[in-house]
Amino acid sequence: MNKTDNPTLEDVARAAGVSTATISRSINEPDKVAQKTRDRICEVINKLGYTPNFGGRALASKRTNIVGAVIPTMANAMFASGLQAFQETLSASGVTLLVASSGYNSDHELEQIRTLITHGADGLLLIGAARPKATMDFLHLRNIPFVIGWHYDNDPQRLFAGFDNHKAAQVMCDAVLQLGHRRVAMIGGITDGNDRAKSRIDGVRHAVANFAGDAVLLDILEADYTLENGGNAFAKLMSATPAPTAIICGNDVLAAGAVVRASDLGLKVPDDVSITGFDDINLATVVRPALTTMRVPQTDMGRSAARLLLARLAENRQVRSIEFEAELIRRQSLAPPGG
Amino acid sequence: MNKTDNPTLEDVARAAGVSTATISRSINEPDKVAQKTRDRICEVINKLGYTPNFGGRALASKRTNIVGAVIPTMANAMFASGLQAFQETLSASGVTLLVASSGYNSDHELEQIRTLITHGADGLLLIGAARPKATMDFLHLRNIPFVIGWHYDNDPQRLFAGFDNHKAAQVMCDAVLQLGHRRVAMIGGITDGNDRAKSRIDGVRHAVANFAGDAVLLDILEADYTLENGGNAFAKLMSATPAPTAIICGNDVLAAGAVVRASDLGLKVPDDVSITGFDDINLATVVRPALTTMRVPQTDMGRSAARLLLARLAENRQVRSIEFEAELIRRQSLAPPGG
DNA sequence: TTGAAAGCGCTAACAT
DNA sequence: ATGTTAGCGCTTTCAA
Repeated sequence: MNKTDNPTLEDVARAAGVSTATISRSINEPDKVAQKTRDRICEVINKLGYTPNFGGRALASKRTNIVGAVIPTMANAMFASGLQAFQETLSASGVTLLVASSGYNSDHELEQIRTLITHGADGLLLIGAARPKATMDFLHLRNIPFVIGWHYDNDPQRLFAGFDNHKAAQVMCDAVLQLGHRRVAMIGGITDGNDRAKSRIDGVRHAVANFAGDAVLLDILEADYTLENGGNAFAKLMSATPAPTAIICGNDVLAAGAVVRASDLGLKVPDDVSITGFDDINLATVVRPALTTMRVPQTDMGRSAARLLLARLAENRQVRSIEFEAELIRRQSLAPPGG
Repeated sequence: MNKTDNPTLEDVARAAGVSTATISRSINEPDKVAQKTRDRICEVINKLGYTPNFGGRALASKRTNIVGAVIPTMANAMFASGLQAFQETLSASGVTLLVASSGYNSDHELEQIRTLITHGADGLLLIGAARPKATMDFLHLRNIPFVIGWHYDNDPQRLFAGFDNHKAAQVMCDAVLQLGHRRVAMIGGITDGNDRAKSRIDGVRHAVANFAGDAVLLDILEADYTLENGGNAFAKLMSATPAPTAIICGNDVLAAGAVVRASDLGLKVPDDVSITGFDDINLATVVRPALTTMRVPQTDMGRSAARLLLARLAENRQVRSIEFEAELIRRQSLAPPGG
């Protein structure tokens, strides 16, 4: 598994007729080296195809310029584009991204965190705030700098780059109730190990409970984020008596699955039943009727998470959490009940 | 940016009353250490919260157990799910994934390759076979083990885990022609720096040119993979005289955009015009009519790419490229011309 | 089965 | 502006 022997700093130093320190400087602090020397060194470096050895550098400088991210899965468009922005922002600062996925499982998450730290991550991006004590203890014991994305709350001890899922879900549910819906149901993500999914459900619960009227939340189903599951949950909800007039989904994939299934079942959306989504991914705009959904600033969150983490790693004491707002996007899948 | 000082091997050795070599062994080759000693060491390690320093380990052992991937973008569902599988497979072998994105730009790709190597990647996953000489030279000069994904050809010098884009596009185009279409147009991805997009276009060209009849490829437009671009290209193609009866898209996102735009323009798919996609992502099944498309085994490619790379890094000489087959998935967006 | 000790390649403090 | 040099924490012979 070894690479063939690559040139070392010393090889370059010898070939350029200077000391290793000068080479090191010309790479890391170029302005501290005379132009002429630098040019010569640069030439030699190219000729030899030299690149610094990672281990040596990490050992001597006590940093790797690698940060890690543990996300539920890259296969969910919502995380993929945020992660893309996170990576691009890091890259602009010469920092590289190590990724691992938890599959929404918190034991697995701890394992992955350990792995990333073992592999040299200087800091981490984690998704959501809820995690077992063992995980928090490890993070704390090892004094690991980390940012929490896709979630926001007021805890000043933590660094967040996210939005309030509870509030966003409440906004959506309020919009549904305002239109006159009184029998509402929900298809949410699996709440176990996923505090964002749980917050969205709680937000809907809260909105219905606090509504100045007689609205009722008929049922809440949890499902993994697939079109198929969304469709199945939809069918189940609609087979109840009385059926809901609006179904709030915790995710666009579930909602798109529901819309497609509605059509298969001969139900008209939004005439027979309204359906709402969450996240505003591509799927939401392509399905017919297009989904009324909460737009989540994925790219902004990814970028901000990177900035926060970089600042934190630079020991900038001014670093503070950033709260984003999810935005209600009205499209055709939501309308007043009864057509 | 430094971490607080963590315990070192020497701390553990002192506390356990043995030498550093024994600690090292008990971590890396446990069977070479006596059971009793090992137990004591393990206890001390836990008490101290020791984890090996990454730099020291990398320096001494000349390996990092990190591999890198440079993909065009994680925001494209096609790469996201493949990358997810790649990462999961690596993870099962204790290897961690460093990711970088090229944005379909080959200069940027070289830069990212350098970055990943600088950050300790033992090997790489790259997408597609075509790259500038400078990139190939670097890869070769540094003797970097790498696998090429999402592409396959017969070059025995290289390691591929992919499929033949040319052939797949040809299969799709043949299917279109078989149904009786004679005026065909294409919306492909930007070919500059993207050999897969180019191969798909060439495959269509080839199919039309070799068709035993009078089929004509009216026009080929290139567009970035967005719904909007797909829609715009569609509108442009349909405004020509004569208009195509079938439009082959190099990607499901473009095709979905085209289908949606068709509906906006009052055109019926497939009655007025057939549209086909490529990749078979979620979007293809949700849009109405659903897309006839080529299913690409993204997850399998990701997993295989990981296995190939791991085998290559283990200096297994038996490693050979794997060719996958794309599969034609017939749905409603393609039908004989003229309704 | 265990220990001693020689590096691995680099950075950074200090000296010039 | 450049050189000298002492580690950084670990793995790995070689010896015991």
